[in-house]
Amino acid sequence: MSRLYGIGDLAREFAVTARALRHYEDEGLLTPLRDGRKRLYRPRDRVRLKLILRGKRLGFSLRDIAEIIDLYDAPAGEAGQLDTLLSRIAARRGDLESKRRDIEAALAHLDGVAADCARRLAALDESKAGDSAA
Amino acid sequence: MSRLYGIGDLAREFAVTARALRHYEDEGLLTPLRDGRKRLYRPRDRVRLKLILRGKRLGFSLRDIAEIIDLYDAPAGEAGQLDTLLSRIAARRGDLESKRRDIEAALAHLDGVAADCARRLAALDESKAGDSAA
DNA sequence: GTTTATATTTACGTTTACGTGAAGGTAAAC
DNA sequence: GTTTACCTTCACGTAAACGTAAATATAAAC
Repeated sequence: MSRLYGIGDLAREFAVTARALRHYEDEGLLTPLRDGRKRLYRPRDRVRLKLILRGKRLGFSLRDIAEIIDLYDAPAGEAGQLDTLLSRIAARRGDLESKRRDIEAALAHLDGVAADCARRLAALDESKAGDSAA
Repeated sequence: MSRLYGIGDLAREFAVTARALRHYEDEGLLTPLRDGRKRLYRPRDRVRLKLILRGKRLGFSLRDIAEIIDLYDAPAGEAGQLDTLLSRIAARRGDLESKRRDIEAALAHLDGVAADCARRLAALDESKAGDSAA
């Protein structure tokens, strides 16, 4: 079940170019297997790609994304390492929640504008109805 | 009450460079008044700057941001224009909600990792407690 | 055995969003 | 009257994230 993907497979599936995938590899975000020179992506790589693209949509730099998804492949370490891992996770959580607040604010703002817009549209319909009635 | 700000004032307040503010102006995102050659930013410009920076934090390009914040200074137009304005707002809302879903997913994922991490830490403490008790 | 499709490395090019001087104007402070 | 502090307009430089083209390999398809 644990299939391997060619670079073209992943590129098609996620609508990115092969060049982009190679770039993510250059930057240390992906480490596919090799069959000779050909890259073979495991399900793990596919998951990481998903996370990369999600990070991008949220405006994180590739460097940031690397730090974030490296948290997911935790080192299975000892107490001290788990502590620092937890605090790094907390820091990233902070980043994300800050972004979430920004989004909530933007949505609220937009809703306000939409409501105002709808009100004005209703007012126009009103006056038109009045015109025809008069 | 409706004060005017120098470029340095806004730059300090929002921790950006004057160059960035001039750049946003070049791109049509800000249109401060002028006292001779000097730029004078109104409260309106200050608000737009806030929106610009929020957009940036969310990973929008300056072009995207321009489209978004221009929705806020609606043209006070007639019915047809209000209709298209409403649909453009809806489109932008879609973008934002998509981003929100991404954030929720990222937060959930991160929480899962943190929980797992905490569990392993607890397991370590357990075994240590067992050692000292034995 | 030669298309056709897919892959590779290398390397320069491009876009976005500013950074970083250079060269100079204005205005209050001393 | 000249420091000091801001401001201005060019204009070239830069980092990130790839795009794009060139030259080459490999492998299945006909």
